[in-house]
Amino acid sequence: MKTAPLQSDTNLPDDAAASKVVKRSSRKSEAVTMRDVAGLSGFSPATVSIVLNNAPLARYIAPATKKKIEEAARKLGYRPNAMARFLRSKRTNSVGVMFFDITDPFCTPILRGIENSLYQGSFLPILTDAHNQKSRFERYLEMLLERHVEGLIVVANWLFVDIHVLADFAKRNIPAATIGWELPGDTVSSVMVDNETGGRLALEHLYKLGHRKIAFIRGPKTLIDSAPRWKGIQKYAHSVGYELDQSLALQLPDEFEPSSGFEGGVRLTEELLQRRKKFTALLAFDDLTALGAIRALTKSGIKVPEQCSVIGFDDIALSTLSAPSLTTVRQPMEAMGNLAANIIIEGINAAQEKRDWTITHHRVAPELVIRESTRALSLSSSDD
Amino acid sequence: MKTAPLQSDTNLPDDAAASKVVKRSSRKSEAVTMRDVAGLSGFSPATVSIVLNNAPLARYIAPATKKKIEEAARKLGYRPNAMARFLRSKRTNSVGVMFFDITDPFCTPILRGIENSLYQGSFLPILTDAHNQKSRFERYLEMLLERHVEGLIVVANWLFVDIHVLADFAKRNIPAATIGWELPGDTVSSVMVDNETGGRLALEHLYKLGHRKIAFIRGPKTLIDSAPRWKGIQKYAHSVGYELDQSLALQLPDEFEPSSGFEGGVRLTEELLQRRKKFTALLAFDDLTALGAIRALTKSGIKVPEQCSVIGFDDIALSTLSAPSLTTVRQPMEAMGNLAANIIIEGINAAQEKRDWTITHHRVAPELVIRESTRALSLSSSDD
DNA sequence: CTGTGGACTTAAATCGTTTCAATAAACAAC
DNA sequence: GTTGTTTATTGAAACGATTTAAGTCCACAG
Repeated sequence: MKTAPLQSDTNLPDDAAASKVVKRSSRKSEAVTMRDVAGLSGFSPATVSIVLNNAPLARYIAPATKKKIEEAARKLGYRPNAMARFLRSKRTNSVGVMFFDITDPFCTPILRGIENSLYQGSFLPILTDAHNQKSRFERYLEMLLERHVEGLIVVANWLFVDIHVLADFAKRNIPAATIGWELPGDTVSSVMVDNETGGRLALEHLYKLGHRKIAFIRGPKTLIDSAPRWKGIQKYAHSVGYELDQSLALQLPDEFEPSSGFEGGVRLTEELLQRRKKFTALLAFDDLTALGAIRALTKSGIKVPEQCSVIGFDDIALSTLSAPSLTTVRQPMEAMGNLAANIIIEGINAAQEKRDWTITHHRVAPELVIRESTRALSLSSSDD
Repeated sequence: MKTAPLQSDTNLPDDAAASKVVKRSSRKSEAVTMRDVAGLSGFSPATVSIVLNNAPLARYIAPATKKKIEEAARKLGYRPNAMARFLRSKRTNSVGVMFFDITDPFCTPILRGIENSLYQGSFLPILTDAHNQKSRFERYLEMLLERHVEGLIVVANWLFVDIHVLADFAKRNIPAATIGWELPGDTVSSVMVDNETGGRLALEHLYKLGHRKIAFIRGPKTLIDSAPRWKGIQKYAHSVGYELDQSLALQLPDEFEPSSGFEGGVRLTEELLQRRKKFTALLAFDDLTALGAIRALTKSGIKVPEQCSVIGFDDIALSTLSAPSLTTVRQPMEAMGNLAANIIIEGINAAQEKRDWTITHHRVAPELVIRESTRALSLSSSDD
């Protein structure tokens, strides 16, 4: 099999070069339907349906019949029409997956987790991305409802979620779950990392390395993760009698770009440095912020981790690859995706059997991942 | 609106803590159908359909009638049933999107591009991820066919594509396009970066910076991009009379993990260093490889870019964020996603109107992005 | 008074399944 | 020989829309 000859003669700007203009046409293959299978096999459509779906009634069908029907189906290359099927059975086998901004590196592993679990359950994800726009969010939900998705997963990594619209789903008995956000009320399940524990782990790590002059870049106020993380930090500080230096704690502004964390990290770290108040470690809100901080520190001639340790949060893919690689508090993102999908599938099954299902709020445990960006405070420079 | 009280008491391993066990139930809201709208408005379902879809016949409908019907629809919160509609009109307004491995950072911007263009055309993407497994690939295609997607986009960033299965789509008059790969024959459109130009740009950049001792890490043999990129490099070298040093050119092995590029970069760079043959610049197959190379160089005490320039390919999100940020040859990934989606939409429109459509093989132009990882060969150390 | 042509509306067929109720045959029991 | 039960199969009615061909009704020309 050799690749077709290509013309690569194109230096044209942007999307250049449409080559190989070949027409496609074929007015054949009128889809093969169940009736066709019935015709060829000599049985009725009803029987065919029962056999091919292995419905309860199939228990009575003679083995010989089954064989004939299956053979006919195979010979014709019969493929059931999912839409027609839905019309009677009310099952679409699809789940809406809504991202607020899929560009966020946080999302990729989550998506992988969702996809994988859905695949296991023979569901297909219909993917939507709100681009952080409310109008787009609502339009997409509308489309998903028209399509009768059997469940909905919302990955709300950023900012708003309108409970009002989501309630529509609950009202229609469509199970819904959010990842990275949580709705008040008991209509929508959620999956979140245990931010408070995460905050504790981060500070604990730095503290146990001997750091006592620690700077903080806190998350934006409107992000749901910010407060509990900070609370975890405070609690741990209190428990070991360490006093947080408020003058070393800055807070990221409320931005809409997920990638703005990096720039925010750069900027706030520069601001910290200008204050000329010494710190030997920096606890950043998330990995991007941490990378930004490292960038700023390095530019100012401060070596990480030799002169300043930096810890992040999330453990996005970049964290291993950056130099130095990033110590961070890991969110098990893929597992969170799995979990959300499984919650939904469970809900779908329940709804199908007209059972009630449970709305649960999950907290998954974060995990400290130690890499190169943190190190014990060298005794020489320690003081207090 | 205050957030619901949460229990964050969980240090349990892994996915701990299901809290808030609340039952959901409601045996109400039997979906409102078109007949209901007809009933309330006092017109027939046919008229309702014509009005709500603004069908050709709507031209004859009295304005007063339209108003009444629209009002009734609104009052009832009528939402058309996409499946039922399909059964007659044969339109699903959905497009299959298949990734070979969505974990690849290369994919995220492409997905964004696809999603955005599809949204513009009121199509929804059904997302699938083959995980590089042939069986999964085929199973998913099967599911997409059952669902009667109107088009298919395959992002084949890695390894195999089975033309046999894809031909099924063409045969059924479903337009298909691949991104990052190209199928022999004229059944499937494709979008690729112009690799040859890209290769040239990379070498040209290094060459013009004065580098003459250049190491290469070439792409895996089975990757379609590898050969043309190398060819572009060779051509440029030839055109300026520069002789490529084969002993400084290594090739990545055929791996299945997209992220293996990083480790490959590390390993091959170490191997290059062991050869003790001096080089002042390194041209890597892609960004991950380049980052791996930088890692290895740095570890060996060689500063990038001071002592060795490194250039990558792709311009994935990491490239801006890494330290030093990466000079690279940019693939306009989002634009490629847009382009593929638009090709598909165009094909769908053609198929709808029973016109033929054109199979095109697009080459989009790469773009040199200069960042920190390359710099002019300092005169002091230049020689030849 | 009849015929014609527009304006407006709808009855009914259709799409490809699933599923309920009915039928028919075979066999057993009395 | 009637009745009953199990086994094997099917006719026909949904499901919720779209679309074609056929009405009505009315005004106006011949």
